[in-house]
Amino acid sequence: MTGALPIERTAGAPLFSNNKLSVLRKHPYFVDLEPEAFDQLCRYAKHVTLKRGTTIFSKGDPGTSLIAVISGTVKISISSPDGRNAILNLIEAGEIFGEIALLDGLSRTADATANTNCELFVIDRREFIPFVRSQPTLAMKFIELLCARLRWTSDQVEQVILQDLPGRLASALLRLSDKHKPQGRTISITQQEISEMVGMTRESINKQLRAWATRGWVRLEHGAIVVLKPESLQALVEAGADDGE
Amino acid sequence: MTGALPIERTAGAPLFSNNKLSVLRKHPYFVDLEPEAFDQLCRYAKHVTLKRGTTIFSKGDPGTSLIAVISGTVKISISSPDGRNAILNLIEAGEIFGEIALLDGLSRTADATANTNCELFVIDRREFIPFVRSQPTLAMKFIELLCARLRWTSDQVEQVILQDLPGRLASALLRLSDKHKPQGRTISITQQEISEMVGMTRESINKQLRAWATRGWVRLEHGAIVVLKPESLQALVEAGADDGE
DNA sequence: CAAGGCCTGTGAGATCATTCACATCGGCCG
DNA sequence: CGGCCGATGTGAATGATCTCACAGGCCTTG
Repeated sequence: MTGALPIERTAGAPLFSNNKLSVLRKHPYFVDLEPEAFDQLCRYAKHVTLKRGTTIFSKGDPGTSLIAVISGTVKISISSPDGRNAILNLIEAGEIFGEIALLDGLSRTADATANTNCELFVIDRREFIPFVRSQPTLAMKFIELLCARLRWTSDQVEQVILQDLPGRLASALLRLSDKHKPQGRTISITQQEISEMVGMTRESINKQLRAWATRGWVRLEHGAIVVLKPESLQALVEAGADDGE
Repeated sequence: MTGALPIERTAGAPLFSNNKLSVLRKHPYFVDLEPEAFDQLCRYAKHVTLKRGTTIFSKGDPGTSLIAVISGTVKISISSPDGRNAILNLIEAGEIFGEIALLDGLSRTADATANTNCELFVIDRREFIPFVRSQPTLAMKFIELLCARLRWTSDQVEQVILQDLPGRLASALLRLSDKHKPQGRTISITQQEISEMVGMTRESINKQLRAWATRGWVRLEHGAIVVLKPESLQALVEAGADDGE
C-alpha cells in the first residue's frame, strides 16, 4: 500500500454513522463477505450527498471507484454529438454501479448523473483487482452482477433492433414495473425519460401511451405511469409488430 | 462429484490430439492457469465438428457448457416472432462464448449457430461455479471477459439508439475491422450479415455502401468489404447524423 | 458446363416515426 | 394568489427506412 491514499478519511472520524454502513453491510453483494474483508473495502469509502442533476462521472473518465446508492436514483446515460441522448439504466437505492471501469481498469462507458437528490457511498480503490482476487466470494458476486447487467443490456439490444415503437415501449414498461414491484404497478418516470430509455421521441411515446390509456391498459398520471394490464402488453411483445388493434 | 458424468469421454481415448488441446492451453483465458486446474477443466471437454448452419444452442435453453471456437466462426443471434433476426456477435477462432448462462445458471440469452463449418471444444460443467470459485485466476479472467462483452454490448445499444443508418454502419465497419486487424482492412462478411448486425435492411445497407464505394471510402468485394478510409468513417460517427455529403 | 442458390445491385411506392408548432395542465415559489 | 416552468397532449408536414419486385453476377455442385 502506498503512503498517499486516493481519498483520505476525515481524520479521527468514526467509519460513518453505523446505520448508513449497515445498509451497505446488508446489501446482497456484501452480506456473505467476511467482516474483515468488508472493513477493508470500506476503508476507502466516502459518503456523499448530491443534488439532482449533478454529474457523478462522464463517459471516458478513468474509473477507480464503485458507487452504491443509499437513497435516490442515478441515471446512466450516453449522448451523441448532436444533442440526442439515451438512458441506459436507472440505478435505484440499494443497487451499485460503476463496476465495469473499476474491474477492467479502462474508462467509463457512460455518463452517470444524479436523477434525484441522492446519497451515495463512493468506494475508491485503485488496487481493486488484487483485492477482488483475494476474495473469492466477492469475485463471484461480481461475476453474478456482470452477468445480470449483460442480460439487461442484451435485452435492450434485442428490443431496440427487433421491435417497433409499441413493442419497445411495452417491454420497457414491463421491465420497469418488475423493478418497481414493491410500489405495485406504478412507475415513477416522466414520459421524457421513458422516451430516452427506448430511444424514440417523447411525442411518439405520448401518442402510444394515450392510445393504451383509452383502451384501459395503462393509466397516466403526472410523472408516473400505472400499468393496468401487463398481460396485454406482454402479449403484444410476444406477438411481434402490432400495436394490439 | 457424482457418479454420472454429464458428458462422458470416449472410453480409453487419449485427451484429444495434443495439438488441438494446445490451442486451448495457449488461449489467453487459460494460459495463466495452473496445469492441474487446466486438466480438471478439460476433463469434461468434448471436441466436435459442425457443418455450417448447425444450431449449437437456442435462446431459453438451460446452459451448462462453455464453448471454445477452434476454427470457423459462430453466430450469436436472436430472432423475433415475425421472422426478423439480429446478429449480436460473431465469434471467431480463438474466442470463447456461452459463458453467461454457465456462470449464472440461468438460460441462454440468444441462439448460437455455426456460421461456417467449424470445430469447437465444448466444456460441459454443471458444477462450474464452485470450480471458478476455487480458481481466482480463472475468476478474474471471466470478470475481464464479461467486462469486455458488456462494453461491446453497450456500444451496440449506443449506436442503435443514437445513430442513423450511415452512423451505425460506419461504426459497425470500424468495430469489425478492429477485430480483423491481422487481415488488414478486409472484413469477410456478406451484406446480409452486416445488415442483421446493425438492424437495418440489406437493401438500405447496400445503397449506403455503394455511395461510399463511389466516394472511395470502401471497396466492395464478393462476400467482403475493404475499408479504405477508416478516418472518414470515424469522422462521420463523431460528427453525428450526416452521411458525409 | 449447366443449373441453381446465395450474394449483390436498384427503383418506386408505402409506412412509420420525427420535427415543428402549438395548447393545456400541474405544482412550486415568491 | 399570480407567474413560471416542466410535463403532457395533439396535428400537419417531412423524411428516413422498409417493402416489394426484379436483374445480374459469382460460386459451388452434380
